[in-house]
Amino acid sequence: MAIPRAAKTQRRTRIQEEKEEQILEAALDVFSARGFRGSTIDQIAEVAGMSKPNLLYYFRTKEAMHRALIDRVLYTWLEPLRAFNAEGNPETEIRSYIRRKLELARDFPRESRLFANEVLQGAPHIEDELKGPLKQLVDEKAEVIRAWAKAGKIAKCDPYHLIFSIWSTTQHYADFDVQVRAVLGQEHAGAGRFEDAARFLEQLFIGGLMVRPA
Amino acid sequence: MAIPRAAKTQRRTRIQEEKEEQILEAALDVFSARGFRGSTIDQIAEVAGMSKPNLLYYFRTKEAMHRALIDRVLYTWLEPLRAFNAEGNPETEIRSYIRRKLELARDFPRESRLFANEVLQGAPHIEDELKGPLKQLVDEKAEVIRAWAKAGKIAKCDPYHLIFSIWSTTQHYADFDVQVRAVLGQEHAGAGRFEDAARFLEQLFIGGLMVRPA
DNA sequence: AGATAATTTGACCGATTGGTAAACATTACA
DNA sequence: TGTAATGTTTACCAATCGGTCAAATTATCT
Repeated sequence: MAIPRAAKTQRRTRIQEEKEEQILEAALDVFSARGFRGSTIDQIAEVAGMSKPNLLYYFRTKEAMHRALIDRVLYTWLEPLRAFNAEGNPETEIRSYIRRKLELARDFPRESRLFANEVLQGAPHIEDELKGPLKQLVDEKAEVIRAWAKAGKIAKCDPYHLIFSIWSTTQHYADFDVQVRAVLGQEHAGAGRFEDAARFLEQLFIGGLMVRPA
Repeated sequence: MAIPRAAKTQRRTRIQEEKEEQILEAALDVFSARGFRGSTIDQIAEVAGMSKPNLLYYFRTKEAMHRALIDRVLYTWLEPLRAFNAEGNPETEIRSYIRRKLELARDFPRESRLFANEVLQGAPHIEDELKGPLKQLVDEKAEVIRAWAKAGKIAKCDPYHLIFSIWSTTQHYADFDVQVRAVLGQEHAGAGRFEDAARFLEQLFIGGLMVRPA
């Protein structure tokens, strides 16, 4: 009897591990490029290089693949915000948060687009995560920023909208990549655009937030 | 003989005008919420309150509806950037550009999401518009900003990334609305969030870009 | 009113969708 | 090596997809 996903045997076999990896890799490709509803199991199967029923042996439904992907990616994606350190120097912390988010956009654009697609379409599958863990984490870090402002270490500002603006500006380079490339043109759309973006964003945020000596 | 879309009679009838409007309104609802591939003609028909063949009488294909929508919305969407005035005061111009973009995000979130969905999925239908008219307009305005920086009216910065950052921060409130609401929670997710965002963004950009008297 | 053109609809089409059943092949382990 | 568990495939299903067609209905104009 074939029992998928190690329901009977506690340990996952080597094949299970490999194939699930292979499937999620393909699913990330397809889901991030076409959104959940726009993606088909056949497409994922083709990218993964295996038959559709074989995919469905490891993940019983299309939803299950998506769910597994979201779960896996969510943790990684919030890592930079988690690393935001209350004890650290505000300027350094903000600077490196921007850097880290920009690096994620550069190195993991598919993951960024997976979330963007999801949120854009009303977050039907991740609403709980947004209102739960995400909100908690942001609340916590917003409090840190508020404390910095109160202590006069940075300018007074709304910490939530500050976080939103760092999210949006950095993820823009992953989510709207084609637009960025189209506007920059071939000359300036090379790999250097991330370095240019980093320079600009640091200038913007540091210049806009740091209290200047009178 | 029924000839759709006024191929024979030059003038469009009253019914044609009304029905096409009705269809595009429904199509905007559906396309913006689910993306092109994730939307179905049946869904649009249901929202529009008419039968599927009736829709296809006015727009021969799903692509035609999408195309018509994009064409109609593109002009409106670039209006704020077009209004960007080289002769004006830099601070005032940037401030009102942010305001205008934020108002669009507040008043026309579906239009914003329509584009976001399209660009996010590789802009398969609007690549030409991005590389043509959009790039030209941005190039033109970037030159204005560059001139301001050269004249010492604002801080030296990359004008393209400045425009990108205004786009991303403002459209974030339309495209990622569910996330913004989830994070802000019920208390702060009310109508006032756009005013809060405007205040923060103006502070950020003006503070980050204006040259401060030494 | 009557004729003609414009509009609307139900029935239908082939292709594709997510998913299943069962036979077949392979692996792991005694 | 034998056998039971695991993994893979072919053939298929009902539902839905984008789109067509011809017939029926409504609007327009003389």
